[in-house]
Amino acid sequence: MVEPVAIDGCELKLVDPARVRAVQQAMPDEETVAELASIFSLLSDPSRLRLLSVLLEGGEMCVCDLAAAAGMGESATSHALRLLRLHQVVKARRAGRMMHYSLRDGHVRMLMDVALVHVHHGLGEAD
Amino acid sequence: MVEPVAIDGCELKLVDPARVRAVQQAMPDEETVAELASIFSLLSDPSRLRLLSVLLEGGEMCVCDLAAAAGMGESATSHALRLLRLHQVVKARRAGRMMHYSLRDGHVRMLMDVALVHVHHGLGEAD
DNA sequence: TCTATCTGTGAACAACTGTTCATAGATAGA
DNA sequence: TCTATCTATGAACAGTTGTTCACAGATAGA
Repeated sequence: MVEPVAIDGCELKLVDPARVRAVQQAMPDEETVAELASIFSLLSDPSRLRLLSVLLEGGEMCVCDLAAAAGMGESATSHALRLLRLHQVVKARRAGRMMHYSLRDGHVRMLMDVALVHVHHGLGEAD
Repeated sequence: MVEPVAIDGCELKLVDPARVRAVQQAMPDEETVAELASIFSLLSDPSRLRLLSVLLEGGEMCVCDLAAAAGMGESATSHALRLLRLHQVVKARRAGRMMHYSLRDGHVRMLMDVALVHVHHGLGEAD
C-alpha cells in the first residue's frame, strides 16, 4: 500500500508523496525555524517566566528588586536578563550604579496569554 | 539609598519593597508557571516546530509522511509526537497499522504567529 | 498462524542549559 | 583617589534533553 518514492535523493516509503512535497515547499526556512525555537526556548524556563511576569506586573525595575520578586539570586537574575536582552525581549537603562530593566514590547504578554488559554483549555481531556 | 528589608524571612536590600511585595502577590502560582514553561519547552525544538508546521499545512498525516516532510527519522518522529500528544498538542487516530496525527486546536498557530511577528519586528534593532 | 510492515519504547550517548561561586567592571560618595 | 555598592561575567558543575540504535508491540494479508 505504501509506495517507495525517491525524495531528496533518498528512497523512502510514503503514503502521500504529493502532499509531502507540497508541505515541504510551504515550510518556513531553517533560519526562521531556528529563530522561533530561540524565542520559545527563552520562555521555557520557570525563572525567566517569573522575571517576565514581574516585569509585566511591575514595569521597569532594577536587578535587585527583580531578583527578590522572582525569588532568585542576583547573579542568576543578571544572567537571565542578559539572555532576554540579547534576544530583544527586554531593554536596559542605566541610572547611576543601578540597571533598570523593562519589557521591550507586548508580544511576551500575548504569548503567555495564548499559552495560558491552552493550558486551561486542555486540562482533564483525554487523547 | 537601598534599604535592607526583611522579605520571606530573609534580609535583602531592596529599592522599592512595596512594589516587590505587590508584584509577588500578583504573580501566578508555581504550578501555572511550570505548565507555561512546559508548553513553551515543547515549541523550543526545531524538529518539533517542523513537525507542527507540517501538520499546520498538511492536516492529518501518518508518521512516515510526517518524518519525510520534516526531514527526520521515524523513531525520532515517534518520540516527538508522543511528547506532543502527552501535552495535548496533537491527537492520534489509528487506521490499520498506521497512526494518523493531527493538531488538537489552533493555539499552536497563534503562538507561532505571535512569535514570528516578534522575530521580524525585532530584527536589526539595538538595545 | 506466520510474516511483513508500520509504529512505539527503552537505554545510552553526546550536547546543551541553568545555577552557583568567585571575581571583575562600573559608578557614587567621601 | 579610595572605598562601598550594584551589576556583569567566566568557569564549572549537575541536571536535562534529543537523537540513535535495537527491539518490542500491533495489525493486515497470506
